[in-house]
Amino acid sequence: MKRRLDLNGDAKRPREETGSPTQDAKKQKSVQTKVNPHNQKPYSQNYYKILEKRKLLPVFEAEADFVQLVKEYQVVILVGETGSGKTTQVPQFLVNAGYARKGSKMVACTQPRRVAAMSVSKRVADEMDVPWGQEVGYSVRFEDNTGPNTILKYMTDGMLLREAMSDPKLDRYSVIILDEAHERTLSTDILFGLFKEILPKRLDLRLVVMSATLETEKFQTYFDNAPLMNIPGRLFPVEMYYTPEAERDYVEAAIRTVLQIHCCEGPGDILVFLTGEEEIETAVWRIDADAKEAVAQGKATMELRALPLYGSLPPQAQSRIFDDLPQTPPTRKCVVATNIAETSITIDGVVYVVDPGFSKQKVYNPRIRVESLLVSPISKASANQRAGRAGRTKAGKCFRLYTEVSFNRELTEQTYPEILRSNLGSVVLQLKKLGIEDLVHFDFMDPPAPETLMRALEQLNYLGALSDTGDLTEYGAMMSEFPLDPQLAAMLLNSPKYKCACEALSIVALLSVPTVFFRPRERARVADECKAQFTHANGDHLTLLNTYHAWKTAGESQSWCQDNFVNQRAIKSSDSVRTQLERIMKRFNLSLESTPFSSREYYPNIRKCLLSAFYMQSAHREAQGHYTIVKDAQVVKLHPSCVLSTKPDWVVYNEFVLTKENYIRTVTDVEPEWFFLCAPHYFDLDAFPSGEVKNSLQRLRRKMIKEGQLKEEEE
DNA sequence: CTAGGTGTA
Repeated sequence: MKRRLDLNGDAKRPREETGSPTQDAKKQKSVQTKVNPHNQKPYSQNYYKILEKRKLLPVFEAEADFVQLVKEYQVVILVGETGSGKTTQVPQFLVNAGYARKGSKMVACTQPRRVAAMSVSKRVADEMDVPWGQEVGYSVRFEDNTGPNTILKYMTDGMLLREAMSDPKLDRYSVIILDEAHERTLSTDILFGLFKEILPKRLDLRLVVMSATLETEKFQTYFDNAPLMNIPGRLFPVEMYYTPEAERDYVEAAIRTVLQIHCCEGPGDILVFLTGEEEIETAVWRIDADAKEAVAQGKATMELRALPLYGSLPPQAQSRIFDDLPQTPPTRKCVVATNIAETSITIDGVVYVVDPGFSKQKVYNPRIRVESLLVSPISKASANQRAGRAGRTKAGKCFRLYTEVSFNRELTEQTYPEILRSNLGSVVLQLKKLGIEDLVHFDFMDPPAPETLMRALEQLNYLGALSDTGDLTEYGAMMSEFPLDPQLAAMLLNSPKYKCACEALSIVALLSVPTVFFRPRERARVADECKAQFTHANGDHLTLLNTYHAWKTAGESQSWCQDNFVNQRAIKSSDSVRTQLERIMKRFNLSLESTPFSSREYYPNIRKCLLSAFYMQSAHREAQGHYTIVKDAQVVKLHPSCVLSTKPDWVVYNEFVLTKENYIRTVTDVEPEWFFLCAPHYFDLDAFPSGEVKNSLQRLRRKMIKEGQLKEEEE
């Protein structure tokens, strides 16, 4: 039987009824003496001010019951909707209960996003009346704000996973809280499986899984019928509206709905969910135009200002959504956003939500080994999360641009977990490093398709990270230390051999951030002309390298970025990545010595090194002028952003982009001879499908043998 | 003729 503890009904019951008399006496006493047990200082005024607000949180009353559950059970599941206060309060319950002590084990709470880890830890430090970074801190990539006194640590789930690689039993923690578990990020899912392995070996360790939604049965079953505690959320009511019939064009319908709200509904801002940058920019433009017309025709009494919001928008433009709009004339705000407004960015003051029911979602096709983004219907959980955005400050309304029947019957309960939609190359590498030998029997909450696992194992075996028996090689163990995709890590590890480690570091860092080339639609031509200054005849990778060097030469100047249409945020962040990767390379004593720039081999060495890791992603130009992927025969085109004007016969590419067409993006010209020299095991031509690629490689191979560049092998 | 948003000692 599953144990459930439901606080929905009696969340407001007075404290006296729950705690024992002695406990209450102790509490009373500590309040009277007014001393902070963490630093023996008297509590500040601010502490009491915040305390009053904390007492109003629905979760506040649950402390004693929750702590009791954690005492009794190794795993506890806690469900609390938005506004319950679980993220800030639950970790403090555990600290108060003595689960964390200075110089001993800590309480950790993971978050999927770094901003959340940072901001929540600040809030909790204030609540506990201690300096941020002392007793309470955070740890995210590039930033560790913790110290020897830290007893409560907020961190990203990815960071905890990294820690597990060197601390396989997570010995420094007494309790770990996995927050936002319903989001099912790749890292959370791996951690789930990892805890299944660790918990029996660490009977003193406690795990608290916190989630905002319904899939509680699944969580309970997975964690051996762990007890479940329910905390009510605290949102204002949101009235739901559905369309009577399905809409054919959801963008049109969304724009129309915004105008209807604007003309017919009372004051309050509007939030519209669309799927991507282009869609959003078009909609913003249309909404502004249509609203002007409505005002001119006297249909609307207020002005309307539409504002875009998506991740690739510069921070300054993003923050415009928080600006107050003029009171005269009275103006209503309409934010048109991607999924970023579903979880990452909260906009208070939103009263109306328009939800067409779609988002772009990653899908992985193991057959052609390609990840792509597809506009897909959202899940019920996601739809409810969107609706909740209307009820944060007062009662609101949500307009769903689909029928109630399709909400009930067609939407899935939960978004498909990311682990089922991803290339698992780096996941498998991480799991192997974590000591999981048998991946097939690893206890995933949702096991990935066997074909996806096979593809990952095959890829890692080709790269030399796994032996033929599937064991992690020494090279693979080194690869796993880099926070990178396997090919990128391989490129770094191979770079000393090609005497281009510095250049490889720069290129790899630039490939792990969003593109540094800024290209606003209205100034696309100027932007392209600026990019042309950095163009290298051999392709995009070296063009990236040129851009990076130009930025460094210009003293990393902000105005230089503006003048040259370079995304400053992206290039700066690539520089932090580069520093981190360089540190790891130095730790492995890898030579950072470079080929002199004056040498004729400078650029060829970099291209060879690139090929030594990306040979599985190479393409050949066919007689008709299009490219086909080597060993795969998939027809592809060079992406329009590609700088190669000469259409070389052989290229290596960074990614396969599947949109209206099949594109390969970030492409570099390579010499076919290098295939046999850099990746002989992969270019075993007997394993190739017959066709133009095989024929021309066979001719080349014979020529190379004749000229003594290649040794003849047995037939 | 140009892919969302998260994230990693």
